[in-house]
Amino acid sequence: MKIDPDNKADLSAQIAEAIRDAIVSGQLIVDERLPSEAELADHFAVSRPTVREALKRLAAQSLIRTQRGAFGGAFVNRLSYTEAYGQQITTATLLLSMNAISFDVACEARYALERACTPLAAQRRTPDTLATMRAEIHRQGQPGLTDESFCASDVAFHRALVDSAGNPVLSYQLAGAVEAMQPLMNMITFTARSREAIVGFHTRIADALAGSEAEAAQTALTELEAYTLTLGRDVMAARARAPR
Amino acid sequence: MKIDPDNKADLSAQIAEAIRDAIVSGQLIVDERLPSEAELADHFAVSRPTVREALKRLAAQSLIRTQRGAFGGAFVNRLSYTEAYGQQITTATLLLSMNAISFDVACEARYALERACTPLAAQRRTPDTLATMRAEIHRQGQPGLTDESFCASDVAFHRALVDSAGNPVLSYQLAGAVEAMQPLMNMITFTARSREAIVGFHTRIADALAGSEAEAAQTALTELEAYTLTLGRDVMAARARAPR
DNA sequence: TACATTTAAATGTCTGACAATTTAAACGCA
DNA sequence: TGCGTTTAAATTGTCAGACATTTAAATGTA
Repeated sequence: MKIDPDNKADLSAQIAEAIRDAIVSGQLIVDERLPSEAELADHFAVSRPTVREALKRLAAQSLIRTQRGAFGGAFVNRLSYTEAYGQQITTATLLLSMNAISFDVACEARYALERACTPLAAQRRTPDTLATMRAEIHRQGQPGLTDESFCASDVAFHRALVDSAGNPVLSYQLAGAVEAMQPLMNMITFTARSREAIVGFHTRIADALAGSEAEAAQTALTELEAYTLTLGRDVMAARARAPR
Repeated sequence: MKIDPDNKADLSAQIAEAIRDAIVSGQLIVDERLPSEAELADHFAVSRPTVREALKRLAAQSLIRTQRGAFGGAFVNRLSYTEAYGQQITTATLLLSMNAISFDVACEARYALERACTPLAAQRRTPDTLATMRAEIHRQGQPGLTDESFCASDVAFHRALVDSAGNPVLSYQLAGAVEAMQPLMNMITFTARSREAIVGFHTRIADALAGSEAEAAQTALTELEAYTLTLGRDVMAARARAPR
């Protein structure tokens, strides 16, 4: 672990990178303890606050965890799916909200990814994931549900669909795509009629998966995509006519 | 922006979260300048080093950027695709390397996601992406290529395939999946025979996309997946027989 | 006006100190 | 001896204050 003395960048950034490299390359393995802050400061010939800034950078990426007290210190963290989900969702949400992604593009990406899951989901769906989907469908039919709650339930339904594929890597990759769409979806006002239509699509998808009919599920998803797209376009058009 | 005085967690973590919330919720908008470190320290009633640790956490997630000098400071960063790619890849790579993901599961996820792109790629592939794919295929045929270079070229080919879909959100989501597979792929020794087979599949995929034949591309991808899987299994089996 | 200089504001870094937390070892007692 | 309690040491968390460095605006000068 070395840093370049000629580099003009922040020392804390350089040190963070050096340690990150050591972790990624396997020089530091999971649960291994890093040297103490004082030792790191000596090693890199910087002050302790600088080392601490570097460690906080790594902690923000869940690369390390710290523990106080004797025999405490910084330890290489095993990145869990849960932590990875979280980062994935934060990043994806910000990317979408900050880059004026069109509803169409985001929608297309989301449904393309979900369609990738359906063949696997049709094979492997469990009573558990099917029950989750049914429960969310039921909730979506409740009158008096706010648009936000309806969208949240929509996300839960689609996550259950993704999880049905029984591939944690796939679930992880898609968590961001599905979840990050929620703010965009939240902008849509769901009339009773459109909710009914969406519930219809969801029911078709759940039925198809229950019957292991991948084709039918895929078709229903594609139609749902088309429907969502028209809903989104109507909203955008209305907004263009009457900007708040 | 407030922090809970009863919270026992690190102050720097709490402050980072408060600022992150302000960004995500839109209270702080892109390119807006945050208060200076001294002002933030006053506001949260903590010392400047603590504020700095919080800011470094946010910088590690590309949420802010800092500039020195008069009229410098911390600014809300517009998360670019490039930065998002980078984080996505780091996270996905670590997740795979630290969690003993089986080759089969990772492979399945990767090809499922790529298949999601093929219909769009068949419609929208440009001369540019096709040329990239052809160039990588050519490179893969070169004798004397190391296994690592072969894998790197493989990744480049698949990224071109993904980019062909012409949907940046999709490209972003898949960058992690494809790139993160590389370390796993690097463990495979590619014989001349297996390279030839892979180049064959790649050629079929490129040809199919050039002819806008989505079905054919999808079939070739599926066969490539099956072939990759057998290669991976052979390697794992050999390793199980003779652990180093 | 154009260019050099000064100045002020901000981040980057250092030093030294103390607080809080945690564990292991030392200690005392039955 | 064995067990509970206390103590000590190590480590991170936080603070205060100082100085260095960078940057751009303000100022002065030809």
